Amino acid sequence: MARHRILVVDDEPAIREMVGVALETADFDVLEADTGQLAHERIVDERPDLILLDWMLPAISGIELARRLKRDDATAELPIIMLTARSEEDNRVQGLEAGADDYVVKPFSTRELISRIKAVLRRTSAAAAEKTLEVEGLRLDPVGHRITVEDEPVDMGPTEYRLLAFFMSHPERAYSREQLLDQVWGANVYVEDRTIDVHIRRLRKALAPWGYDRFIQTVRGTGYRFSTRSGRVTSA
Amino acid sequence: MARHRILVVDDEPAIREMVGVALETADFDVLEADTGQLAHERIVDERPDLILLDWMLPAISGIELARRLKRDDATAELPIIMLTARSEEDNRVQGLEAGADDYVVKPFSTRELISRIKAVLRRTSAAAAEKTLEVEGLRLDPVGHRITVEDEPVDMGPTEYRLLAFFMSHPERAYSREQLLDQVWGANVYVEDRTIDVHIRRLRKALAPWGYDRFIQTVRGTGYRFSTRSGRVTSA
DNA sequence: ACCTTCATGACAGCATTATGACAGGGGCGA
DNA sequence: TCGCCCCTGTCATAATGCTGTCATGAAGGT
Repeated sequence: MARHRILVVDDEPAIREMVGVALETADFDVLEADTGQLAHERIVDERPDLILLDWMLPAISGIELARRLKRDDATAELPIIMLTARSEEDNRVQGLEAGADDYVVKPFSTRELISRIKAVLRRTSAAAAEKTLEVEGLRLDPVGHRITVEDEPVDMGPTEYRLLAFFMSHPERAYSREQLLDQVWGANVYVEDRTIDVHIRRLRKALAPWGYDRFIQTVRGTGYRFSTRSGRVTSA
Repeated sequence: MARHRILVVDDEPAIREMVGVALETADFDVLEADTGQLAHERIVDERPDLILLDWMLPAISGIELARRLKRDDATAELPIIMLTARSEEDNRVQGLEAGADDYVVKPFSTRELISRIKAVLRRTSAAAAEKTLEVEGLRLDPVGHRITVEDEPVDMGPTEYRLLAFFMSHPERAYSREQLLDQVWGANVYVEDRTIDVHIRRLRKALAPWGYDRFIQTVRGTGYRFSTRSGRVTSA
């Protein structure tokens, strides 16, 4: 599994710096944002695994951002840890109500922060990883680690399984071969771009008996996409 | 990508001059305006990529202009950086509320100004690149990298997609073939001017089943335009 | 009418993607 | 430990789809 990516949202550079170093030491990848606005953009764009969110932010407050994230299906599952100053501690109920998974009071030890993060990630990623995805009858069961259609198993290799798992959790979105390599094979893996094509073919072949290969669409000049909406309509 | 065009709005020629030189050195194209009135005209007419806006202006104040721009859909997305004198610094909240993306306090170093501008442009252009555009039911989804009408995909080649993407993000404006080549094909590409005609035809053909080919209008003697308003009125 | 500027259909060449085959690597059971 | 079998990453090659140009007909302007 790739390293977890944490987004640190705080308007004070000093805090971001401190937390950032601590997180990197603990083997997380760190993203930063200094405003709620930017944070939201990066969340939508880069899908971090967890958000460290300062309570007080200019313009969009942390709590407001948390509410927005919970309201949108696409981001509702994102775990959030609130950072609050001691004086604001009373508000923690509000924070938890807004959807925070945990909260940490400043000043905090980095050790404590890290362990909280790991705890939250353990909880949520276990939950997320166990959620079975289903699209029009095509079912991916992370627990059983297999694909089924009407309870009948679909046979495919491990790589095809991971590829499909990635696609099913990021539908309706085009990915370049390079992005797929990063996401499915893992970063820093040297594999030929065109190898993707072969695995795509294997995946399609595995899904073809049920016609689900139509979900795996080629985006010419760019890469591939998983979509339930019909792809190219070859004119007769 | 073409150079970014920055509109500098300030009533003091000295400031405009200084900022202008700095921006040009940093490889931006510079437009100027000395009143809110004129600024608004140039914005509507020339669509700069970012606005540097002085807080204090005669007649229409900077903050008032910012509000107006945010109120109008056509200009709401335009990033604004406010310039404020130190004594006005307290008002920065007002500025941010009025929709400014950032603010810089005078006196400022040109280095700081440039880096702020770049930061804002990075943010907004990244966000803009992901925003789905829709015009009367015709939808362009940059993330999924495709065009849809009522959730039904519209089939077209990569070049037609890029061409439409450019048109949809620059509507109601005529472009010469040369400009289109620069923008859509990229600079330093040698292609016959008339090739555009062919791609325009392909794009129209792709859109025709839904009648959206009416948006792609010929501007005789000049080039083409994307417009929702009906094109040429052929006299009966 | 005459001269321009566009629209279209046809093409050949080029580019990108699909497919089938294959050799090496590893894991697992005998 | 040895084989056997499944997986993987790469190639070479076939199959499609795109592109840029032309030649020709249509439309617009004067």
